[in-house]
This record gives sequence, structure tokens and C-alpha cells, in this order.
Amino acid sequence: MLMESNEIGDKKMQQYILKNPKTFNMKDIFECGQCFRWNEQEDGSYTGIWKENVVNIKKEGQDYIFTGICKSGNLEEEIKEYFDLNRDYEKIKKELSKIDENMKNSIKYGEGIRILNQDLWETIISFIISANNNIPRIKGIIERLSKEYGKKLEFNGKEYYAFPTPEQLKDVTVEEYRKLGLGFRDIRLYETTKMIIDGKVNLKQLEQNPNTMEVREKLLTLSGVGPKVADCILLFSALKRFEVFPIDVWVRRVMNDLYIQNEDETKVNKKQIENLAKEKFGDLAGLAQQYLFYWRREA
DNA sequence: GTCCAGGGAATCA
DNA sequence: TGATTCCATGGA
Repeated sequence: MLMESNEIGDKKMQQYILKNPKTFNMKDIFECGQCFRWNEQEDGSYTGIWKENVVNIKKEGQDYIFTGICKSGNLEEEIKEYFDLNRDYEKIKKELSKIDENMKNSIKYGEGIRILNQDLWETIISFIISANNNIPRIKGIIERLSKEYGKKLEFNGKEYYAFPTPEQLKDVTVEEYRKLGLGFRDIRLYETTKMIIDGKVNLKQLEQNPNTMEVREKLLTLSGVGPKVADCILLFSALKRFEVFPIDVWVRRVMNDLYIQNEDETKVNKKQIENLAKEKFGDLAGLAQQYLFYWRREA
């Protein structure tokens, strides 16, 4: 249901109501670690930014009211795309739940998770920033980066900033990144931006390449992108490769607790975890990873 | 003061 | 290939 803008006073403002969705929980979606630009408001709603869209989502009964500004003019389409609303998560959860009790439990905990279709470029930069960092600080850095170099947007009388484009970061120096608090990741942002601007890595081509391993290899050539960051990009961006299995300290922890049970968790071989994940979860390893990660981290 | 955070790159065996 | 060490920063 798409209301015309004049119904809520602002010319550009639009509204969309998602009625009684089966798999949709804002906390699960926004706090499961896949994204960094959604924040809970005092009234329990969430406000976030993607592309040049600024949207607030409020739960009313079993429905979700999306209110926001939208560059394309079709908020409904933008939402359906971004929130992956055309995918049957009930089916995915049912399939994963059959694997074992651990999956069943973790899915029960994060039953409202949906994997967002995030912009590839933004996901690359965001997860380079995430290296050896914590989520509050990652969010802070991304906000400062957007405020400094991204396009200003207005919503509800407040200012928001789109994530800066490669063009907008083209001339930013390492020193300027350092001032934003990027730490040792400054040079990586600088080099990766340069590689993309220079066409050494073509994002459009990556989006069109169905071969996951080829795309992964290409991502790994970017500065600051190692195995874990590459897998996060493959899973959390619009590339949407559910077969990858990003391994960080939390995933290693939960996989060791549940399946491997090595005395020293830090000595568990990555390859061993990778093989185990592939064998147990197959093409849905990425989804399994996300349920396990969220469950182990929050519960 | 110490430890840790959704790791990566450089270095060395 | 595989293991170690260093890398800024800020909060607990």
C-alpha cells in the first residue's frame, strides 16, 4: 500500500505498510551485525539510511509502518528490494532447522532475521572498517565518514547523510581518514577507493558474475579485504551469496562450543570450521552462520 | 594499566 | 602453507 505524499504533509515523504509479515523483526534484522546505519529511536522505532533513502519503521500491532524519503519515488519497490521481501525465509528456516537442535535453537532466537540487499560499495568499505573493531565504533566512523563526504538528506526536519560514493571519496587523503578515527584502516580505505576508481576492480562486473569464487578472488585483491571481510561482503551485499561462511572470533567460538570442542578455541583451524560448515549447512551456510553468530553473541 | 573488538598484511619458519 | 606480530582507537 503506497500513500501519496500529500497525505502526510511533506511533498517527498512516502509511506508503505507491510502487513503482518512472517519473517520480520527489526531488532533481529538491524542488530544481527549485517548493517551499521540503523538506529533505534526513543519510541522503539528504527530509522536508517540506504542509498538516498531515509526511512523510519514503526511497528503497529502486527504491521510495520515505513515512513520516509526516497529518491526514486517508489518507496515500496525500494523496500521490497532492500529487505529481500520476495524471498521465502520460512522455507529457508524450515530447511536449516532440520539439520540439528543447535540450528533449531539459534533460528528460534533470531527468527526475524532477513539478510538485506546492501549496496556493494558501501558494504565493501563498511567491512574494511570493521576489521579488529567493535560495532559502536564502526557505526561512529561510518556516520562521520557520511557526514563529511556524503550527500545531505532531510527527513522529519533532521539532517541525514547518504553513504559517500567512490567519486566523493576520490580525493580524500590518508590523513583526513585518520582524523575521522579510522586508525590503521586509513590506508586501506584510500587504496581500495583508488583501485575501484581506477577500474582495477569493476563493481558492476562483480555484480553480474555468478561465479562466487571468482568474485571472492577479485574482492581479495582489494586492500583491507581478507577472507572474513570478503565473505561478509558476499553475504551481506546485493551479491547475496548464501553459501559463504564468514569466520570471525564469535563464529569460531560458537562452532567450537557446539561441534568441535577443542580445549583452546583460539587454536581451532579455520579450514576445519569451513569444511564442517560446508558439510553441515551446504548452500545455506551463510544463513546458518548468521543465526549462530547472533544467537551466540546476544543470548 | 589491561583487555578486547565481526581481521589484514607483513614477516618468518 | 602456517603461525606470529603489529596495526589505531575507545570503551569496559
